[in-house]
Amino acid sequence: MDITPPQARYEQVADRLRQMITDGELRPGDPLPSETYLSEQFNLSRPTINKAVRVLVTEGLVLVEHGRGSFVKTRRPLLRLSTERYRRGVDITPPFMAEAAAANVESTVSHDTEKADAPESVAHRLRIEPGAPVSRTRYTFYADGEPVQLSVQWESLTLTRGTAIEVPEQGPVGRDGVVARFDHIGIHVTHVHESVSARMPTPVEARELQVTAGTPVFHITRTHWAGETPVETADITASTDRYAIEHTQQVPLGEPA
Amino acid sequence: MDITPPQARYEQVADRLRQMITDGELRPGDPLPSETYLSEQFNLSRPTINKAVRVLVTEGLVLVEHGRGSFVKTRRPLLRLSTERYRRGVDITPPFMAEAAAANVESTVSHDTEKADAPESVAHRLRIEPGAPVSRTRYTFYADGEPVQLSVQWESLTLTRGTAIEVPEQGPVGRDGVVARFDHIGIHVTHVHESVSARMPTPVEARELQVTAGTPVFHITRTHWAGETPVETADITASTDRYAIEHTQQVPLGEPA
DNA sequence: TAGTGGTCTAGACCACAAT
DNA sequence: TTGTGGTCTAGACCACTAC
Repeated sequence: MDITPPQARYEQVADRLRQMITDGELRPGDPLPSETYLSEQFNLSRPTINKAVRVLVTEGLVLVEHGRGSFVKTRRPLLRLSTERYRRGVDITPPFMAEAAAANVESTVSHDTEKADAPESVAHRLRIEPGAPVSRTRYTFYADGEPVQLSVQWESLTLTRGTAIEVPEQGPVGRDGVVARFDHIGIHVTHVHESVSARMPTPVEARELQVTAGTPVFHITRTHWAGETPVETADITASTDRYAIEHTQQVPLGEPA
Repeated sequence: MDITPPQARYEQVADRLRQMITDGELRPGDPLPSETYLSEQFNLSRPTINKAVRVLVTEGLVLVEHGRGSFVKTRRPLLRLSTERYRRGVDITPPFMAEAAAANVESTVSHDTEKADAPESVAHRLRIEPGAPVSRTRYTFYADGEPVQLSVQWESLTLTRGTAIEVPEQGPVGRDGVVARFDHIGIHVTHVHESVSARMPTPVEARELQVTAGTPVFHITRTHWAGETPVETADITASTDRYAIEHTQQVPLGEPA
């Protein structure tokens, strides 16, 4: 069980543990051998073993519970973020609620709306002047009581002031999605654009989304358009542990060039 | 400059350095103070300082170069993976090439095709029997000489055997995209479905994509359909450092419910 | 050669969980 | 109380980079 350079010893220990996991010798939920035990087995100090375990944690393979032990991570059921939910018709609920219902998960939302001056980036996305009046609504979406998605939504008050949807979550259509809300005031969304990136969470995001180390988050920039006019834009942060993003692109028939 | 519990000392050092970065006091490309210097400033041992720097590395904020120093990460130019590129018509080049050209980046591809028996997961996606004959093509895509995207593509030989596209990268349309290639044998793609997730890379992926610690990868499962028949499926791994995924969803006009 | 990070230890003390 | 992980050190030696 001896381990020597050239490769770092903690890397070699991490390799062995990783292999035990990928080979199925250690299954999801199984505890890893204790650090003390491993340090004896490999003839290495405990800090070195700890460093090896940390490698697997940052890879998202292992979860450590202080005082209990380290465990092979189990995958939680996935919610799908499907762009097909952005539609008009039978389904006027917001995409998140619809997806959660489809996955048989109980969903709740908390929100808070303020008036604000459009910051530079938002102004650019809404094609308005920086500093123009906007509403800013922060949402936290919960699935089965766990926070799974954060978003900050911006709408130009020049469009919505004095209407029933001035405060997105109030009024007769307060619980509906963006498309239905704007339909209510005669503005008809024609398309939705999303840009998806992924990165490691900030400490704040990690806490709010309760993601463990080694789990990246999606960052989605979404804009609803009515023809040439952007009417809403949002920054969405979601745990990649809980979400997959799905979309279907039609390929119209026609003459190849 | 002293630092004490209750919070772990290395966490506090990481917090201070992170703040210097987010506040702009340290700008992209700037070197961090050396670990020796920091250990004197904070009255902490060098291993503790090193642990603090590691935190920022796994967050994707800092890049360490052995022997040179630690630096605030700079963002590289982004390639967009836009689903609008899956189309028929003027543009018959593969989506990757088209995107790279749009971003003014020189792209090259290496590939290798083998015959194989369909594994379980692929058979399910192509709606064929497990073990049925398929072609498996591995691609590595390069942007300006750097590998940025890996993919493994599967096509049922029951559909393509004996045709000009049996080996995807050979024949008269060998350099075209999936849609154009299947058009060539009279099979017309109607839609493309993608499922996007993100996770930390495996050590192999990290090496092949040359991603630094703290950078997650996209994992995309893509299937081209001709009506009710899946004709191609691929697993795509791409660096989130280099890519954002973009798509636009049409919201047809019509009667709200 | 000097400076930087990479790694490792032996032992220690602390915090948390289960019994 | 026992076992588990969390953290820290003082010093050491190694490997890489730049000059």
